[in-house]
Amino acid sequence: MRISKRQAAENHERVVNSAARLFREKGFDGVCVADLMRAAGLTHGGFYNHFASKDELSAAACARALAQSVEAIEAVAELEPDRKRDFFREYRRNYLSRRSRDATAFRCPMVAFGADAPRQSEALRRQYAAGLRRYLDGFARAFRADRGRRRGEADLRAEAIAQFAAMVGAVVLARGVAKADPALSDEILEATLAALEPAGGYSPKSEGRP
Amino acid sequence: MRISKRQAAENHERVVNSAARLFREKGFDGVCVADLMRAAGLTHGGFYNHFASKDELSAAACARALAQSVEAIEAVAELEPDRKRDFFREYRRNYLSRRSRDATAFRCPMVAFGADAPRQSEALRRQYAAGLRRYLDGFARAFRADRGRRRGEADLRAEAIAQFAAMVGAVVLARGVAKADPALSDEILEATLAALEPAGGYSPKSEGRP
DNA sequence: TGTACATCAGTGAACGCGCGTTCACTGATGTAC
DNA sequence: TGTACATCAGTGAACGCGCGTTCACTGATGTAC
Repeated sequence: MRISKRQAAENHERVVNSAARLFREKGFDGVCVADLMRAAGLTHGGFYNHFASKDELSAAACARALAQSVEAIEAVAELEPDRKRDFFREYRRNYLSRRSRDATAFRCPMVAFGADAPRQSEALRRQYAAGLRRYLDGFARAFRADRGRRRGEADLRAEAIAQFAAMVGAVVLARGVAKADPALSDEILEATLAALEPAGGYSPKSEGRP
Repeated sequence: MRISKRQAAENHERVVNSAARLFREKGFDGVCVADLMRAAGLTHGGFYNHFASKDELSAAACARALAQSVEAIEAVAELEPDRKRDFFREYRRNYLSRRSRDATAFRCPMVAFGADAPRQSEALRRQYAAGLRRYLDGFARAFRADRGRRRGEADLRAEAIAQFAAMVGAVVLARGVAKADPALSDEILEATLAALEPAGGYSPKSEGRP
């Protein structure tokens, strides 16, 4: 049952997209080739018509997931100056929300793939590093808009990187203890958000928690 | 070839200790039972004389690794006040050093197990959560000694948590890109360290890098 | 435009390997007398 | 204290399952005429 070229290309895209979701959700070792194909409505036998190996799909899916985050952060450059501030503050709040922590399919790929990247193929590691670099560049630019130009550029970039590191670490830790100690998990998110708010102080506003 | 009770107990300890090392290095799925036993100088057949399953050893090894970090941070409480400051600053510098990033066997267990914990057994998740809670309590106490009592207790604890999150995130990201983009990897560590130094500014001292 | 045939995306069975787990066996230890 | 026997930590082969990968086959698509 041969399929049209267009249909085949669509199938290919569908596999990459659902893989980008599934790998983020369950890790590279947590999904088998049959699952990946099934998620795209196909059977596992045809997998190798599209990819030379599971590793090749892993790298493609990683790139796909990163591209979305990178585009989102780079789009901030197009915003009006005062909307940048709002966007960035909202971004942090969303990133460190419980909803975001509990999301699996659309987890931040920097977090989802970061821990696994060192143990994956060289191609994937290159994709990951290139994606993270572009992302941090965009993040640092957004951060500058949020903080103004009170300090030197290098200083602001370093602060931006440290802030993103804090967001990533908070989500890793909060996810790690989410089931076993939900109170600690919430505290990690809230404490990190409070520390990152531009005021620098401890904002009592904490998303509906006493 | 039956072995003395004492010898058997020593073997048990040896397996747990080398597992704590191997799991940190290669992840729970990256080491097989035969490897774990071989690392302790035994053959895989006897594994189930000591543990009901690989999961049981995973939980025990996780607890063992965490215990060491927790003890180290809790020991800070015993130090003289001014030595606390030095210890804590040194701790951060060491944590965010390239040596620490490249270490595999003795990686921080909060980092090494954090990403995997949600996908492991409930027993392991409980161990992880309990370990992280004790660790953060100790870390917050050390942080207070470092920062003084200028602000409220809750505020300082939140800042301590955010700082540790930044350290964890920085190591995750730096490790993720270490092979593919060493310059970015170094930058992440240095930027995060600079942002966390008590002065708050950007310290040009960056461990022998121009 | 219509026909004949080669192509190739997709299917499902099968292969082979690695790994967690089980098992029959060994022989020194620990214990009962 | 010495002897006889049961115990059980350790060994290495084997089992069974899951998963990545391969393969023979199908039949609609795409193409050559």
